[in-house]
Amino acid sequence: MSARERRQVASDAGLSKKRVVIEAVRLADREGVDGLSMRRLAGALGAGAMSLYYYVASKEELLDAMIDIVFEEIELPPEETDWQSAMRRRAVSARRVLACHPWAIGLMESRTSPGPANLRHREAVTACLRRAGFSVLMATHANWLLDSYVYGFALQEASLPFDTADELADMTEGVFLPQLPPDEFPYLNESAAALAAAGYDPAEEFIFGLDLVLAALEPLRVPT
Amino acid sequence: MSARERRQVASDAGLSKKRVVIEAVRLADREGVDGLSMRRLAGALGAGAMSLYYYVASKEELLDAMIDIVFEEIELPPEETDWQSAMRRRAVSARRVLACHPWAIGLMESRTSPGPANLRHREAVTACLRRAGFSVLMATHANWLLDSYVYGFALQEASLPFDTADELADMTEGVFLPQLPPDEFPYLNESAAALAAAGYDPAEEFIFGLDLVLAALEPLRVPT
DNA sequence: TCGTACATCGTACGTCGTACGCTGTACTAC
DNA sequence: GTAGTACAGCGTACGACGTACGATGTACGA
Repeated sequence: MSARERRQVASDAGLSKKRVVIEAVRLADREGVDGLSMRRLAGALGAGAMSLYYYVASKEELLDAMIDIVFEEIELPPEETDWQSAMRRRAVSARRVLACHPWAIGLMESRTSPGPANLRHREAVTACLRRAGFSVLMATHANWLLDSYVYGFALQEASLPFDTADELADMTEGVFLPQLPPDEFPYLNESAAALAAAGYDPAEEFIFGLDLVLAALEPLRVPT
Repeated sequence: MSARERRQVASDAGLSKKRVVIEAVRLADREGVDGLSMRRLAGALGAGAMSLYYYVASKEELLDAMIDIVFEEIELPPEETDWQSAMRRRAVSARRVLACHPWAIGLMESRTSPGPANLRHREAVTACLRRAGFSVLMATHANWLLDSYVYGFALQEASLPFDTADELADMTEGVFLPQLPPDEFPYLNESAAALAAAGYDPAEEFIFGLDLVLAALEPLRVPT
């Protein structure tokens, strides 16, 4: 086999850190983070388990890299619009991405050092806020508030046991309400009934709170 | 050994579901959720590993029960004050509790069925909002928004690599700034410098966003 | 006295992360 | 050519994990 052929094969089937991490994300999406083991990941890549350690120092590093891939998927706030539209766009994108990779939220708690994509993202968001007229301190406040809302919403959404409005209606009748004696939980019964009747879309719920927060932040900036 | 002695011993040293779960929480607080294994937990209780399975069907059930213990620790919104004070109190309590048990936040993503303490908590919060004049729909919105903020803040706080303002200053100088070339991350540099200079208290940061959210929710209720 | 339910445990199986060392190949220097 | 070096990958083995299974001893009602 010539060197050229070798290189060809390598770029088709050979491993690389990027390929390893991307396949890990796919595996976690399919099977959850508990289903992601080095052996299974290696299997999905057609390689031996220990081969992965040439590209990744440890499973911890792999998880860090996976989180950063997720951050790469999130849209940066566009520069050409007003700050509220820009923040809304990136927040909506973040929610969508986190909903596609529910394992990511649960992983963040334990990973303490942000990756490059994460840093780029924070820089872009901070830049957008500062250019919109927020002081350094207010931009920090806004950053915490917006990120808290986005992450917290994604966390709650990930722990919902249903994906569609129909499933919600089914589960409300079949699982929730029987667990909730009306005399002990009158208000939850009221809510469950109303939600099951009205249908429910997490994306709309997200927008409601998001716009409320954006509007509340508006008066805190110094108009440019 | 008489029956009375036996019972005595049992209530002193014997196991029970509650004791198992409480010790599990302590172990997770000390060593993190990765350090919590059935064998180590059994060791801490002076028992054999398999003995735990008499009280807990599986490790998953144990984790569910641990989460519910955490919810038990969170103060319910007091009934005798205005709704904003009540919500502020329970939110502050929730942040404090989640900061004491950082593993809890990361666990929530994977646990989909709420325990009894969780349900009681939700009921009390919803009751408070409904009594304050929020419609069923608005109470749902407010619930999502407040919980998202609290959980998201706790999640971010848990992934901070420092605990005190001094540590922040140290890490800013020693770790963050060297990672952030000023030409690529001008705004993050600006923020890091300002924060390191001003000191930083997560509890204050939390209150800022919380009060902003509460104020934004105020006009959405029908005054009582 | 005996049967049954309770509470506890030892052993064993399959899986996990990964330390260690071995392979074979490409490339460089002589 | 050829020896040396770096690269890329793998096989094996070790200790720890969750837990299925069955054995043990004890308390207590019949």
